[in-house]
Amino acid sequence: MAAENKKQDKREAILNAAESLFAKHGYDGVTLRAIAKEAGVDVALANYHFGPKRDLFDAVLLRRAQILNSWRLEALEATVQNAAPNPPQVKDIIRAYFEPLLKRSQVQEPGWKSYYALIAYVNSSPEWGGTLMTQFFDPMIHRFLAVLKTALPGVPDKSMYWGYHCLSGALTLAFAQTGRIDHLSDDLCKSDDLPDACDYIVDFVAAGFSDMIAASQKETATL
Amino acid sequence: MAAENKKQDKREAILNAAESLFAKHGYDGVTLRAIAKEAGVDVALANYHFGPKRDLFDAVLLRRAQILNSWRLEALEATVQNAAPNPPQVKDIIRAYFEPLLKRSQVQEPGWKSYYALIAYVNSSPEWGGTLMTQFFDPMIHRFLAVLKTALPGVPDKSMYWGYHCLSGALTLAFAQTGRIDHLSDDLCKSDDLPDACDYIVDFVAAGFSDMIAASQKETATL
DNA sequence: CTAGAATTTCAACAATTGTTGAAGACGTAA
DNA sequence: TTACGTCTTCAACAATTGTTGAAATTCTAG
Repeated sequence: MAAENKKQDKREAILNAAESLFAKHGYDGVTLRAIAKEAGVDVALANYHFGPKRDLFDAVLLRRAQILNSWRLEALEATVQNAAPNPPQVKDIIRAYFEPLLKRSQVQEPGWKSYYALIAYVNSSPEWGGTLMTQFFDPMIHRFLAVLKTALPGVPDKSMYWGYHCLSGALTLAFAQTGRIDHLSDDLCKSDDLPDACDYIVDFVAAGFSDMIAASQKETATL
Repeated sequence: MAAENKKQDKREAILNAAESLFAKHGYDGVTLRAIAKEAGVDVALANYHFGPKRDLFDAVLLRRAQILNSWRLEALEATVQNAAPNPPQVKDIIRAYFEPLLKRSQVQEPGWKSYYALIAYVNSSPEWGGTLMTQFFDPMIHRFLAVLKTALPGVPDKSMYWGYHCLSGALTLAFAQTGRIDHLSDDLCKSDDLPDACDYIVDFVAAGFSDMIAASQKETATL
């Protein structure tokens, strides 16, 4: 059981350690020495593989962003195909955005859990949120919004964008698993029960989007 | 115009500088020297007034939390009185939660803007979110949820808590003003137009809560 | 003005930071 | 074996970190 280190999985051990620690304490709250210790390697090795600290941070983010994007686009296209030639239901589109986070036993994988918390950190940070999230996720999101618009004809773009912002805030906060809702609800709701959280959030968000149709119709009616 | 320092507003200058910098870069991303420089005082003064760094962070959070809580409770009770003896409308309750953030020309005050971004950072951080937010805001939130339940009879508590979690995520992300939605919407939506943001988020969140009634009725009907 | 308390600055501390260059260990192909 | 390129460690660097004790300044009573 000793000497299980294959060839150079130390590189990935560094990524995993960095992912976990950045998720917990943020970029500046983590030292390269802490990462190296968690990964069981020397401090200098992180710099050898990834360059400066900031580049390691980007590498951690990028690794799973690509996978997640492809999973979400897959689920979205399947939803579109499923409903064709009609536009899909709003709730099914929202589900296509949420369910890739849960499938393939991701919930059990601690790496993905850390990654979700990390995304929450990046998303709500004035330092990273504006640029990094855009860079990694916007093309996928635009495709998602385009499909959502077919299900919500006549809804102004501004409502759609703010609606997505609400979705994004609710989703990232829930997946950050801060333990907040556990305290607030006296353990009626559990931060780490992501499938359960998804059920509720999907309903909430779908209702928020669906209501835009009624609102936009009421608006045009008064003209 | 020189020598405008009154008595000991240096203490507040430190709080303001810390607030602004913590909001931008998080707890670990800010040094006491950066705070002191921004405040125009010596490094040691922060420690003299507030003790260790962590206590300064708490002091920054606490200063406006108390004010915000009282404003929100005021607005909530006014809403209740206004609708009595009937329960208020869902949207009016949500508005009572949002509008204190905008009133009294807070939008212009950079201090409050920084504070909102700081709350977003704390809220989504696994390190602070579970404990600090609970400590500062939970009593006010419980009163808010109690009133909301009168407007949404029969809705299960679990739905209510997850609904609040969605509200909280959407609100804090928007008020973090990361510039994210500006990029995503090609400047159709502006991060720093908080009143505009509130209009859209209030509608979205109110719809999410209101839909819970229909859902819970449909559920009991199938039994 | 004077004494004493509160505030502010100065200078320095031990510890930690990201990064680097040289040396060592490993794997592979001749 | 030898040689060579990749991976890993070691040791150390200059800079920065939070914190502190003593000195200097300012404020407030008497």
